[in-house]
Amino acid sequence: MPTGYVSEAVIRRLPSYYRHLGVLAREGVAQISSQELGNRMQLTASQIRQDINCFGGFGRQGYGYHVQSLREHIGHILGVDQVHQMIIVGSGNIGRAVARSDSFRSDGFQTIALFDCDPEKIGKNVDGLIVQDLESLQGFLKTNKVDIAVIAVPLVSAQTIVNNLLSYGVKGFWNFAPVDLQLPDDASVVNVHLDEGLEILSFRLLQQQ
Amino acid sequence: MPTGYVSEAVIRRLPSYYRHLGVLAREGVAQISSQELGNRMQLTASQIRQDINCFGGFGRQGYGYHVQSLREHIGHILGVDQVHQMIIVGSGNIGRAVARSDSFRSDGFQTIALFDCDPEKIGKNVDGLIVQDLESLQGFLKTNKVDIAVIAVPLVSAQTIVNNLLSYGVKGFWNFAPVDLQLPDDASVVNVHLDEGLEILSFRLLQQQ
DNA sequence: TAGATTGTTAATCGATTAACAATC
DNA sequence: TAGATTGTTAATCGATTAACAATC
Repeated sequence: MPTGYVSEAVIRRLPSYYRHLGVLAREGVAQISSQELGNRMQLTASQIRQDINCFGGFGRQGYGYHVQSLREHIGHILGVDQVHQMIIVGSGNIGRAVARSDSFRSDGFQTIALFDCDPEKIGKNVDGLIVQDLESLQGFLKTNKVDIAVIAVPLVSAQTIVNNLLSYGVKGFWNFAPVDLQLPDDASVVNVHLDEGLEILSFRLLQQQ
Repeated sequence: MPTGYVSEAVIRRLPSYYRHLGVLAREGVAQISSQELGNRMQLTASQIRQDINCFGGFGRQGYGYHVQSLREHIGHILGVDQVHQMIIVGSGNIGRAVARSDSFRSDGFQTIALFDCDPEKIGKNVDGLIVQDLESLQGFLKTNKVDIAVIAVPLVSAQTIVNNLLSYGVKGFWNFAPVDLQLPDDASVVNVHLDEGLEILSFRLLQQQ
């Protein structure tokens, strides 16, 4: 294991730490022990200490963790204290829902453009953004820095569009299409396979009968 | 480990098997070995054989797996060959996107009602469903069998609504609110914490620089 | 100081991978 | 039959939990 390596398991828990610490901060809680935080998050105290210590000794013996400063540390580790410029490709149900959602803005994710290839949709206003013709995507990428592309297009066109985006230097993909995108090592994807979640729910319901 | 126990890790991969086998079937592939399937799914052949054997010996030595019948087996294990009646609570961006999405229908997930408490939204038609007053939810639950409730309401009201649904026998929850719902042992939840995915993407982009 | 709680090492547990006999 | 590939047992690897000395 390389030094400074953080396992996938830990990474997946980071947003949950960030969220719980946010709730605690809003409740006015100043300090918390790994034991108490574990109770809230349904994790063992041991695991919490191990997780947090992947990034440094943010606690103090005999005291615990300072809620606000731990939250800021984790926010910084996640990078949500930075601005991320985001475009949405596909103005269907999902694309529009993401465009209209303002819950991401507080974390610094800014949607700067929305594209579609359907003439019916091009020119429409979605929460202040005008849907642009997919044909104009390349021109847009030449003059704008895009950190993250939201892939909200049908299955069949997803990889082609991603290849195009990759060639213009886009490195982050939030993929809603039910396909495993092929990406170079220096690009990242997070998949949101909605139907898979529903299938797992179906499985669990069946198991419990 | 109890007999017949299937680990979380395996369960999470089941929908991916189901999807890949669906693609293979559509491509007209009749048979596949664990080796070939592993190449496609980025898993080892060994893991694929272990996973599938949690549910029974669906393969044949010297031949591999019959694509169509393995797909049907896994679909049956997931329960997607059954009809699931679903209601959506919350007619915001997410609730409406789920209501309009027809990609779930092929798996037997049928949206039968949509609720909201906002007078502006009540009565509106969303893809053939009339948004009903949240006040009428209890009456609806008395006369309709609901397998799954989609929780697409703001954070603060999520747990209250879930408690209400639980008291009327709803056992499955597809939760889009950024909160860990408290549920009894005989109920199940699948969380879709969209902002957490975006935060993980932000983390990965930061790591790669 | 005494009590509490961390940071960290060691032990355990579970999941993945490798190996190979069984068999189509 | 010979070759291929499964089902399954054993070995390895990694993640979680337990324990405890360090220290606030």
